[in-house]
Amino acid sequence: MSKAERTKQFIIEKTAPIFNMKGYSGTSMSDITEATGLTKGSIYGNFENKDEVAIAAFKFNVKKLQDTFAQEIEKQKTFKDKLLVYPRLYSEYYDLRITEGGCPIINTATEAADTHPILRKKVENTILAWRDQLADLIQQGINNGEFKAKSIDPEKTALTMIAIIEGAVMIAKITGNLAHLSDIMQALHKIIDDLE
Amino acid sequence: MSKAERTKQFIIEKTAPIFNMKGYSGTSMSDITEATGLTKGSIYGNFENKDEVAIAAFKFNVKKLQDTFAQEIEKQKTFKDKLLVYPRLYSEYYDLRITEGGCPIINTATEAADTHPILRKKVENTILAWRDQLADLIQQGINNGEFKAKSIDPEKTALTMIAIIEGAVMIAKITGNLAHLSDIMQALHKIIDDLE
DNA sequence: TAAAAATAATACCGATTGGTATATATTTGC
DNA sequence: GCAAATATATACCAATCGGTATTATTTTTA
Repeated sequence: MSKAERTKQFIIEKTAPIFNMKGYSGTSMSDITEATGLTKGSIYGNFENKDEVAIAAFKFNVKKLQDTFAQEIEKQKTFKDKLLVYPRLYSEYYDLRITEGGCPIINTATEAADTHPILRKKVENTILAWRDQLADLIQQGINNGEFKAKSIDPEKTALTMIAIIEGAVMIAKITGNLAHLSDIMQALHKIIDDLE
Repeated sequence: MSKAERTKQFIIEKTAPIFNMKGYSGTSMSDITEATGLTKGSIYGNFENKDEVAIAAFKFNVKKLQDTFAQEIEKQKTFKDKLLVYPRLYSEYYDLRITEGGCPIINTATEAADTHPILRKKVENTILAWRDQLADLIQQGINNGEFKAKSIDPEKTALTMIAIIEGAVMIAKITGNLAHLSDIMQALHKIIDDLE
């Protein structure tokens, strides 16, 4: 890794939690220089503008989250257990502190939907890819005989899972009450149980 | 209504959709003067600062939403039908266009959680009041014999309903796909079915 | 309808915004 | 180890930010 690449990565790592907490328009260039200890010249030497830093930070936050889950899903043998990784890990979400400032998907989605076309598209793609991945696990479980073939629509079920998770994270975040998160994750657990 | 009160209301109505779309830090005073056609002097004559406009706009957006649902819930006789108002109306949510810019609760929650203590508290109270209202409907349904008494926790179920709704609205908003909203509302319908 | 009171417009404030041109260090390849 | 290339710092830009003091206009009340 060249010096420039290391610095770029350093900037991303330092600003990712800030963008996640304060949002795109809430994060200023001076927030970025302050968090990194670098000057504007350095930031603009490595990124074209604030947009690029924000996009890189979003990608970083999402990847961090996805890697954590992917790693845990891989460990599980049955497809049911793979799906159950979500309610299990999200029950411990805030303890894990995978990303500061809550879920980058919901944070970026609500801000960017009407204001930032580029970020908006990134979030949309992230959600749809997540849905496809979940739908694939469900489909494999159906093919496998683990889940009942009839009356299950993998894509709809996947979207429902995502909706519950994102809603639950939002509620836990705004109330500061971890118990709410695991309470709602019980319902997600039941939805997964109902697949078989 | 005095002139001042009418102007105040006018400002709130004109800025409410803007705050809901662009968020608190994304909405500037010039956005407000532009949307209302008024000058800064007039805005600051009716509100102490930007915060007060934002808070009033949030309240306005939430009330508009709540009134729509309360009205429809009142029409229903059984508690099940009252609960089913949510999946039904949210399936037509974007057509209704109750509020521009999506759900004010999730929008404000994600932005204000880490940045705006006053708004944060307002959102928290709004969500908890909504939960209590839903839990009350469920509890009455239990007392009524409509829902099974055992294995139902009204508050947890209420929070789960809210999580699904908010998550679904977010997904529909970011993808621009109305079908996703009604797809997920089917799952909410099933959760309500399972109460009996 | 005229005076008092309240509301709105104008003009301005310092601070901060994202961004850039230039100068100075620091790496990197030979 | 010395140039060339690259990365960082400094100093600045116009534009916009939220907010205010003052002036002008409109309501309200008597």
